[in-house]
Amino acid sequence: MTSNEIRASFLEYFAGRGHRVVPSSPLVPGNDPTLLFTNAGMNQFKDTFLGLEAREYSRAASSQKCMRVSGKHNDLENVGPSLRHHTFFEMLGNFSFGDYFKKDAIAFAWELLTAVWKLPPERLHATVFKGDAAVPRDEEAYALWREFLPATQISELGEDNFWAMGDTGPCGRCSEVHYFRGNDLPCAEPVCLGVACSCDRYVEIWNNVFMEFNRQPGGELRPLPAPSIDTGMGLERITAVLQGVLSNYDTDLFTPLLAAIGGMAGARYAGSMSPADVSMRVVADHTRAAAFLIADGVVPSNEWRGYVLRKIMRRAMRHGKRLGMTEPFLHRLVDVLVREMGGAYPDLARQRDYVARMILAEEERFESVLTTGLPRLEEALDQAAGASRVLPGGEAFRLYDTFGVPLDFIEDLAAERKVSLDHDGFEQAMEAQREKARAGHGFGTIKAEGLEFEEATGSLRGAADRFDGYTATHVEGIPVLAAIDEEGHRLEALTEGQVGYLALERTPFYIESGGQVSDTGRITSPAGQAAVEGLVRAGADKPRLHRVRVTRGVIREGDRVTAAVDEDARDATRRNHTATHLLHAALRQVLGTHVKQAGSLVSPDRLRFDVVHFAPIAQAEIEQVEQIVNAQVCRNQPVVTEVRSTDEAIAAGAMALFGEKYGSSVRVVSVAGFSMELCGGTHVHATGDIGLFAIVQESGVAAGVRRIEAVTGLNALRLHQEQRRSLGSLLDALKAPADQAVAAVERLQADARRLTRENSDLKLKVAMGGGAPEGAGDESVDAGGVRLVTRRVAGLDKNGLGQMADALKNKLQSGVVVLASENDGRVSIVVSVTKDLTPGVHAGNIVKKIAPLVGGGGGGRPDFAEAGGRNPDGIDQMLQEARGVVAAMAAKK
RNA sequence: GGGGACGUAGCUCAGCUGGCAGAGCAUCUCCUUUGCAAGGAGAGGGUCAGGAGUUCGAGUCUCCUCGUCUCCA
Repeated sequence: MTSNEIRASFLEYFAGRGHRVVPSSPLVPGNDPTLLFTNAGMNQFKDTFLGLEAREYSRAASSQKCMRVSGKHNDLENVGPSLRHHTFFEMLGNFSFGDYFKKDAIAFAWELLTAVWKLPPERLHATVFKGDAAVPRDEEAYALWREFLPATQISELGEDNFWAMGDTGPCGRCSEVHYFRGNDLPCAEPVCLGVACSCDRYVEIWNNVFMEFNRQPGGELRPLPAPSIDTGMGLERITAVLQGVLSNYDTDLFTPLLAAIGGMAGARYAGSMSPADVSMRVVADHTRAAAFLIADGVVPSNEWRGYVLRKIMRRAMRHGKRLGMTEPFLHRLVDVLVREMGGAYPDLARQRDYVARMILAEEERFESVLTTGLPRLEEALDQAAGASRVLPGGEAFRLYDTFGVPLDFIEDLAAERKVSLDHDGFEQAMEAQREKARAGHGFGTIKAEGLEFEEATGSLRGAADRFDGYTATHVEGIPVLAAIDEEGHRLEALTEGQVGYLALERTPFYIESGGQVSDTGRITSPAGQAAVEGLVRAGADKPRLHRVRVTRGVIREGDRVTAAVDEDARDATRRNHTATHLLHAALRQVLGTHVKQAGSLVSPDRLRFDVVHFAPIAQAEIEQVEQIVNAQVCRNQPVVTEVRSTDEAIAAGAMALFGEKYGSSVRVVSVAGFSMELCGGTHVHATGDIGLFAIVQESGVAAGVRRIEAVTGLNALRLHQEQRRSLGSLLDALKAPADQAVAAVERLQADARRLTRENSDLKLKVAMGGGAPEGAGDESVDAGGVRLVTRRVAGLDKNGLGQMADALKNKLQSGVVVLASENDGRVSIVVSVTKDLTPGVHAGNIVKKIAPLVGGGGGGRPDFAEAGGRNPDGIDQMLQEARGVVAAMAAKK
C-alpha cells in the first residue's frame, strides 16, 4: 500500500462509520497565540472538547499536518541521526465529541488494523493506564482489549498513559497500540523492556485518548460534560510498518525526495548513519516542513513563527552544502514533494510556484549572510591559529549571534584550520542570551483574553454574545446584564465620571475582529449616558463588554438602555472594509494570485493592508490597482452578504485567510463577478458607497511583505484637495506652470549651487587681499627661524579659513599660517603648518596655547588644527601671541 | 518581547584616540583608440538614516526614533 492509499483508507474507514472527514487545519493555529504551530490532530477541536464550541457532527476523522519544533515536543535536533523523527508529519486521528467512548474506539482500532490493513494480531500489543493516587487503573480498557488480545499482549504503563494537553484543560487516560517487529533487532537493555523500551523491537503506532476530565488550575479533576475520544497515529510510522521497513525514511513518503536529493548531490541514499545519509534525511524532512509552512502562510523572518521556518530552511541548506551542493537546490525539491503529496493537499499543489520562489529567495538571502559573515570568521580563525589554537566561545557566539554564521559552519572551518572551538564558552554565552530574553519577557506568559474579568463575569457564562450591528446601529430597550468597574469588580451601577464595563443582552457595537476596529458610540439609560470607547471580549461563551466612560448620571444593572453606534465613523469604516476586499481582489489581478493577505487594519480613517509579495509594488501597478478598484466603485454593484456553510463557501471559491478559525457556518461577503471573501465585518450596501479609493502609501514590512495604506470616501477627497493645494502653492511660488515645475526647480538648484560656490570663492579672494597674491609673501614674519603669517579676516567660515590657509601655505613653501575670523560674535581659528616643520612645530599644540585668549579651546593634527572661541576682542592679542608660541617651538627643535 | 551589528556619492565600501568627507565602479565632458571590464585628462554627484545632547568643533561620543541583518523567546 502506498502512503496515499493508507491515508485515504484510514479516512474512508472512519467515514464509513459515521465520521465526518475534516480537512487538516493550517499549521498556524487559529485563535491560539500561545501555540507556535499545530502539533496534534486534536488542536482544531480543542474548544469542541471543552464544550465551548458546537459542531454539527459528533464524530470526525482527519489527517492533520503537524509540526514539532518547539516546546514540549521538539524533535528538531533528532532529525537526521534518527530514523523516525520529523519536524513535519501527518497525524491520522478519529474523534468523538461526547458520542462513542472506549468500547467503540478500541473496536474501531482493532478492526482497522487487523481486518482492513491485515496486520497480524499476534504482533499487536496494547497498553492501559496502571493507576495512580488520583485516577484508578483503567479496568474498562483492559477488559475491552482482552476481547481481542491475550493478557501477555497487554501491558500497564504509568504517566505515559495519562494524557494531558497542558497543566490545565481536558485530559484522561489513554491506551497505546504497539507493533512488534521482532527480537532479531538489537536492544541495548539486558532484557528488553517490551513496549516501554526505547529500542526498535516495539514501535508505538496509535494512541487512543479517553478524555473525561477537565483539570482545574489547582489540579482538581472535574468530569467533562461528555467523555470524548481523541486518537493519533503518525502516518509516517504506520506507513513504515505497513510497508515492512524499519525506517520512516524508507517509505514512499520519503524515497522520492531522497532519490532527488541524491541525484543532485551525486550520492545515493543508503539508510545508514553515514554523514551523507544523515544530511540527506535532514534535507528531506526540512523540505517537507518548509514547503508546508510556506503554503500555510508563514513567511521567513527574524521573529516567532517566521524565525523557526528560517531556522529549518537554513539547517537544510547547511546539510545541502555538506552534501556538496554549491548552488541553491532546496527550491527544486518542491516539485518532487508536490508530485507525491499534492493530491492529498491541494493547497500545496496550488501554491507550488509561490513556495518554490519563497524558498529560492531564502536560499539567496542565506548566501549573502554567509558572504558577509565569512571574512569575520576568517579573521577570528587567523588570530586563533596564531595563538592558542582555540577559538574563544565568546567570539564564536558573537559570529553566530550577530552575523548569523551557523555554528556547524564555524566548526567545519575551524577544523580545517586545526583550530578547536571552546564549546563551553559558547554555551555559556548562549545561556546568558537566553536568560536576558526571558528576563525581558516579564512573566513569560501571555495574558489570556478576558481573564481579568473572570470573577465579575462568571455568572454571565452561557449568556449568548448577540450582535445586531449588521442590520442596525441604534437599538433601544436593551437590558444591562452587568456593570463592572475598571479593576474587574462587579458593581450595581456606574456613576458619572467613572470608567468601567457594561455587558448588554444584545448590542449593535462591533468588536475588533478581522482587522476591523471596534465601534464607538453612546449608551443611554433612563438616568444617565455613557460614551463607548471600545470593546473587550470576556470569554468565548460570554457577551462582549463595552468599555464606557459615564458622562452623565448613572447606569445600573437591569436598566433598559439605548445603544447607538457613532454612525459617521461606522459608515467610514464600512467604506474602508469593502474597499479592502476590492483592493485584495485587484492586487491578485495585477500582481498574481500568489499575493496573500498578511494582515489588515480597517478603521474609520484609513485602511492598511499587508500582502505577501516579493518585490516593491511599482508606481504603475499601484495606479492600475487604483483604477481597477475605482472601476468597481463606478459599477455600483450591490455588496451581498449571506450566511453559508464553511465548506460550501470555500468550495465556491471564497477567499479564506490563514490563521483564521471559522465555525461551521460563515458570512460570505461578495461583489458579483469580482470578489468573494469570508468575513465577519460590516460593509457598504453597494460599491458606489465607497465614493473614491486612493492609495496613500506603499512600503515594506518584512522581507517579502508589502504594506498598502489607502483612504476612501471623503477622506480620499480630502487627500486629493490637500495635494492640489500644496501643488498650487508650490507652482505659485515657482511662478511656473505645472508641466515646467520640475525644470524650474532644477534650474533653481543649479543656480543656488553656482552662487554659493562663487560667493565662497569671492570671500576667499577678498580675504587673501584682493587680486594681489604677490603681497602675501611680504607679510610673513620671522618666528624663531620659521616664517609665520598671521591674519585676521572677515566673514570666512571654517571651510573658507581652511582653504585660505592652504593657499597661503603653498606660497610660503615652508612656514606656519594662523588665521582668525569673526562670525556672529564667535571666533574661528585655523592653524596650518607645512609638512617639513612637523611635528616639531605642532599645529594642535599652537592652537591649544593661543585659543584660551579668545575664550575657547581647540586641537588638531600636527599639520592642521582648528579652534573656536566666544571673545572676538582677544583676536589681535592672540595673533601677536602666536609669534612667541611658534618661536618657542621652533627653538626646541 | 529582549539582546547584538549595520545605515557614508547612483552601486560596493574605507574613514584610527573627535580636527578640511574619501577610494573603486558607474555618470558627464574633452583627448586618445576600430577589439573582450579599453587608455588618458578633467568634472558633476553627500541632510554621513532622522532627531536631540556633550564639545570651540561630531561621520566619529551619549540618548531617542526609523530601517536592514542577526540571535534568543
